[in-house]
Amino acid sequence: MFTKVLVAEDYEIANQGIIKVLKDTVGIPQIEEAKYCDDAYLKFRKAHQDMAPFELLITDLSFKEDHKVQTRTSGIELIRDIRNIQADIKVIVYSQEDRPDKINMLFDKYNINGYVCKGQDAIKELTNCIDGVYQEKTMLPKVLTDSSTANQMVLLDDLDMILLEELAKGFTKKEIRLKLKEQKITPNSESSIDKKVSKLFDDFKAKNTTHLVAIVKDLGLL
Amino acid sequence: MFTKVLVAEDYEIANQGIIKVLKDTVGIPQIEEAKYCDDAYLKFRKAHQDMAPFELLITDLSFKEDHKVQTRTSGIELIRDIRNIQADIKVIVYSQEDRPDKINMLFDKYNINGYVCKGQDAIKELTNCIDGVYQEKTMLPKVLTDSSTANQMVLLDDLDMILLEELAKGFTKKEIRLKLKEQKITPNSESSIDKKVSKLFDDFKAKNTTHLVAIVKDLGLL
DNA sequence: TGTCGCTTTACAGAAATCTGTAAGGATATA
DNA sequence: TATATCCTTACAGATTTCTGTAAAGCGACA
Repeated sequence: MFTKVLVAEDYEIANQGIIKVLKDTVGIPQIEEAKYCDDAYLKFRKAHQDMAPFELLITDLSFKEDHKVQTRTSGIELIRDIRNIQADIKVIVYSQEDRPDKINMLFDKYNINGYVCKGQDAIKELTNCIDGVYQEKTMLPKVLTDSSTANQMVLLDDLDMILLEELAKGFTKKEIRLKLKEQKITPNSESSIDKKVSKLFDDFKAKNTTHLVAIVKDLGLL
Repeated sequence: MFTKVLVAEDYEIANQGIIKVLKDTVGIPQIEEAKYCDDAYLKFRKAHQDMAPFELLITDLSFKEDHKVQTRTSGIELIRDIRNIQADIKVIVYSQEDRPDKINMLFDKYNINGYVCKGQDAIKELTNCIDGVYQEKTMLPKVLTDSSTANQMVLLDDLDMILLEELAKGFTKKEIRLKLKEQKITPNSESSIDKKVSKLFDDFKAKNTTHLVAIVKDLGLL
């Protein structure tokens, strides 16, 4: 089993709870905690320099901001920076977030090894997840393995995301067309943009642009 | 100090943490917990029938749904139902939510006695809040007392909210006008609706309807 | 070379949005 | 009663959205 683990979680009460589980249930001897991303990063770097690196990072995604100025404010940035030092570190994200698309993104873009939703069975799921990751498995949370929710997803390419973002920012299609042209992104005719957006209307069953943006915001894609 | 408290929180690890704080730091002798709103309600009703009522409810807002079918799925419904039995019960909401408008709504519409944001100083804030509520005070969280964020709020009336909701659902202003007329809500001319929405554009610095809905969704007002 | 299929683009028209101005109605005050 | 103010409504015009059709561009392949 893992012998040295770092827990990054700003929510004090949960923080203590996780450590208790790691210590008592999983039986990990060396556990360190951090309430800020920057703290976590520094602890990690020091351990790595001292040739006693952590084997696993368990991190939340959102860290509330307070008086302390932080260079890193989200778990994603923490993962990115830590992977730059030690590419093969195992990472488990442990968050409130339960929207499939967001979680998928973490596996796709950041190659995390496991994900656990905060919730009723958090203790069991967390210990399962740690076991699996230790055996080199990729541990998806229930929301992704559950076929009833996993299949009805809409696949969006980069341009789709750009269009949704720009529309949500209130730009007209003419303005978006010019932006795309400046950035040499094709297709960039107003007609193609219309077509793309119309397809999004179909995909998300939206009546118009406003409705589309509202739906996509609710799904957490924006 | 309170002698009998009910904690409703589905997130297992936090649940245990809160109870530990109540027991060790605050020193409350009788603490019961519930992971489901329905459970909480039943425990509460039984205690009330047995003439040994709870004096304080500490509850989360969002409860993840799972296989169990629940009649109540959010803390708000729980508060409403419990207040119907025992109107003077003290209620502290303890949630992730940190958007001023949402929290304000809880104080205005549901007369909660205190609010604590899950976060770094949760333990201290929670004990403070319990002390204050015991002294019959209304305990606002930092996000509401902090003048830097409290003042720049936009006040929305019922019609504003209706318009925002309908626009987010993709209805045209003509359709909205007809709906308002059916429900005998005035003003309901397309011109007045235009004016109202234009004012919202100004208030939220939105370029158009789509932008407006995106902003309002981000603020958590919809 | 030709043609099939796909994507991109051009264009056009009906509908909706957004922004003005101006008129009508209600209320309060002198 | 007269006047001022505020809210509601009507209307108009420029712009944008949305939905079609049709043409042009391009790679695959016989």
